[in-house]
Amino acid sequence: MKTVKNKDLKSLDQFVDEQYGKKGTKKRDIFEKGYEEFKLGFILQQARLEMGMTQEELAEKVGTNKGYISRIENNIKDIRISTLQRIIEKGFGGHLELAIKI
Amino acid sequence: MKTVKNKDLKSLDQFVDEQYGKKGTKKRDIFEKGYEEFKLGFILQQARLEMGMTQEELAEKVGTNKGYISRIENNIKDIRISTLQRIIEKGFGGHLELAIKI
DNA sequence: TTAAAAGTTGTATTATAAGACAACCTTCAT
DNA sequence: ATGAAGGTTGTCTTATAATACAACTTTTAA
Repeated sequence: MKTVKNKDLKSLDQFVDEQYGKKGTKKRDIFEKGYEEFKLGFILQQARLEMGMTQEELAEKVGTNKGYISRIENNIKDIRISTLQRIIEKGFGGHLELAIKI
Repeated sequence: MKTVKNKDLKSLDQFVDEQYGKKGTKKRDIFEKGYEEFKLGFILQQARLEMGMTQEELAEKVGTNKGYISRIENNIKDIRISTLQRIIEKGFGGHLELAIKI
């Protein structure tokens, strides 16, 4: 069992600060922009659009309303993992997959 | 833009029911057992043990208490994605990665 | 250019995660 | 067998996600 020392560990934020500079610098801004596509809201929106669904149709499948979907796609809300699971399973069927399970 | 019909979509639960039978049947039980290792709690616990951390040490890094960590590892709690992110970043440094970002 | 559809935002209510901490089990080394 | 370290569980408080719905803005098709 390999032991890792505390000092070896750094958060993603620390790492990004070191690699791309602090927020506000040009280099960091470029990174942040590219990073957008890893954001959950973006991923879900892309998947929805690829399937030609409206927010309302997705909401219907998932069992919620379009307002909530909109907020998620715009990264306005933190969500529970169970909610993400539900969105992916009910909303996207086999078209998206979540590798973890609560 | 490819269109997918509603009837083509099924939830993971539906899929598993069809493939392995309903809960309680032998075939399904075997599946459920194998499935354990995809559960978040299991994944986090494995990672923690591989790094030779105690729940208390992990809790310290993440900024919470060992009771909370215990519940997560035992899949007793649903958690927010931001919380998962924090656990992975602060608790595991570069040793685990989360592909999505809130 | 305008009407309908799609998407966003404000706000109130309810459900539940997060956080804290103590008491209690379990494991393991001596 | 016993004490200490590690892990689990009960329970309370606080923060916030989920839900709902209406009003509003933006986009799109005719």
